[in-house]
Amino acid sequence: MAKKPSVKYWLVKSEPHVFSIDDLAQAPDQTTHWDGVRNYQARNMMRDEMQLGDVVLYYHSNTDEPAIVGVATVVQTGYPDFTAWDKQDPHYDPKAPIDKPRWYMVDIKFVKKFAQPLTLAFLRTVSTLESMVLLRKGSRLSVQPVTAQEYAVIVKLAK
DNA sequence: GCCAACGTTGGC
DNA sequence: GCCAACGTTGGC
Repeated sequence: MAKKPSVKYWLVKSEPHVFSIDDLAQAPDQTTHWDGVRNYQARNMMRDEMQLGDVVLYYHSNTDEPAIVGVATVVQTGYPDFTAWDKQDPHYDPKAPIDKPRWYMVDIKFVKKFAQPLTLAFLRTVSTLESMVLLRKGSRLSVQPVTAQEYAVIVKLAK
């Protein structure tokens, strides 16, 4: 019998005025490439660890009410982020070699939007989530791992 | 708008 | 390899 690959859980941040969960829901095929990540830790996770079917929590940052607002899923594993080579792109990286991709991205697809967003302020009150990467002081990673336990708690709170 | 925390750059 | 300076993130 084939071993069932275990699903991993992640959280991605997006500024809603740039690309919100509603934008994702309205995108063609409700899918987008998660371009523009220019941080090595985040890149490594997208390039090396995110697998098809992995579950992604969608977080709105830099807004009046920072919150986890819904769920997406990985529909394409890591591949070169071509926007790094595009001079017109805000995330253009002049040091990214043409023949050797420096930055990677995955494709994610909309799954659902929470009826009630789980605000950062609220999440901080949940004792079972206190070690979540998102809630750690100074945590700025735009792609973060989430444990299965944390995910279970969040889904329960969001319904 | 402020500012703490963090990552990156580059001189030495 | 150290570390100061700088730029960015992102909550408040």
